[in-house]
Amino acid sequence: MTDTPRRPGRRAGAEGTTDSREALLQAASELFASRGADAVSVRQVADSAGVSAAMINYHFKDKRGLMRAVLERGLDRLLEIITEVAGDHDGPVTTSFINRYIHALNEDPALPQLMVREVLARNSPYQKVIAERFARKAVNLMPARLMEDIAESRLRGDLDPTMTMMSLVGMCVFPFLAGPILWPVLGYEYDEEFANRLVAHTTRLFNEGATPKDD
Amino acid sequence: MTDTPRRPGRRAGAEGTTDSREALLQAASELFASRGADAVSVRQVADSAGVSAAMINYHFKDKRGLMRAVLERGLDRLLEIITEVAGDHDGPVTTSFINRYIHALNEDPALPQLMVREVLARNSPYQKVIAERFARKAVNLMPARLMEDIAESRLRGDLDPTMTMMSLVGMCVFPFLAGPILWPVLGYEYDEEFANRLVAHTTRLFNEGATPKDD
DNA sequence: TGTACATCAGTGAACGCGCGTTCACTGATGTAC
DNA sequence: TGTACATCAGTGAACGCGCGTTCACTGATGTAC
Repeated sequence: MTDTPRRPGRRAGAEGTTDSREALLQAASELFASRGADAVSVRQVADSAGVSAAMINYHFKDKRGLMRAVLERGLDRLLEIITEVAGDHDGPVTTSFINRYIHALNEDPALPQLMVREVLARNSPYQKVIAERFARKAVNLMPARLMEDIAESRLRGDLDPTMTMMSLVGMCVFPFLAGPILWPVLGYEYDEEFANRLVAHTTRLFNEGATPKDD
Repeated sequence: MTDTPRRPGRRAGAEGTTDSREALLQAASELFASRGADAVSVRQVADSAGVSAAMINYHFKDKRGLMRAVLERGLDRLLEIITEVAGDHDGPVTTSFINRYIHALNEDPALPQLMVREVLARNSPYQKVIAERFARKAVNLMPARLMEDIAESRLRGDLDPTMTMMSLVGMCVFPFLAGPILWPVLGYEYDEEFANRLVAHTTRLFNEGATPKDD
């Protein structure tokens, strides 16, 4: 009697299907990061994904729903890195954070642009809700881990954990925001070698400071 | 004969007139910074400035012209600070830069949001032209001044001037980008006292680093 | 095994709204003589 | 000083385009019996 009388009809999400959803997310991530969500039409996203524009409403209800999905994906990736790094107790967090974070950004330079444009630098109450949920988790992880390092004298005792976190993130992220503008001017290029130099520079500056030792 | 036969008609820009232009610039700066230029209609800007929407085309040709004027104004303010700081030879640039820059941002917290949203995190060739003209000047001023400090042993000899500049700007700017999201979570507030704490923290961290001295 | 049917992924055309822009116009302010 | 006229700042209504969204529809894929 109660042995699950399976409803008739085609099953949702069966093998191979619903890859249009993934294609839309991928196309939207790239286009939104590059030109800003407002400046990209749903038709452009759909064309880039190779499906019709109506699929956006089909999968995500409306354009905001697509944006929400793109943002949550990006924030999840960042939170993943933070969680992983905060769990690594081999030396101070700061060193492994700089290394992991910069290389992650180097692999996907559009990510910080997307996050800053659509989450940080926008006073929309809607996006703020998403961002605050992320911020609350990040703030629970990183400063707590920094306080451990301070307590065990791996970091200076007079450091404010929250401000230190902001300084750290700022140093790592800013080169990727200013990069597209600065690098052509400087003749630099976006590559693995640049990421390695940036990690070395940031680690050294953050740990030892800019003034000479023999002061 | 040639004694300037003044043309008839009302003179352009006479006393009191053309303040509608200034009102539009002011309103647009605030609205663009808060919600992004794409998300703000010309009618909203005009209403906020107390003039008709047609005045935007009258003064600035089109919406892009208004944006251009707003951006050039913001970049000029930043360049002013950099020029002023680079000329100050009382100690290393970095210290006076941190102090001046953070207080300037604190007085106008919308400025970095506007700059990052509309200049850095947008792949529009049009904005890039403006930004690169600014970057070229900034790169001529700051790293040159940093190299002086390095040559005179006020800063460590192994520092890369360009990367150091990016680290410095990143540390100063990021708190103002993440602030609107982070501060409600942390219970902080945007005020003069916060700016002073941020300056003290950033100066100390940048100069002396995060690891304890008695290592 | 065949048939009827339900549900799925996906499409294309059409709709309506809001946007940036244009244009004819007005009143104020100035100059020429 | 008065009059004619040119130029200005500024307006309000209308236009047309592109956008996000909707809707009727299709073919494929599954279940029920």
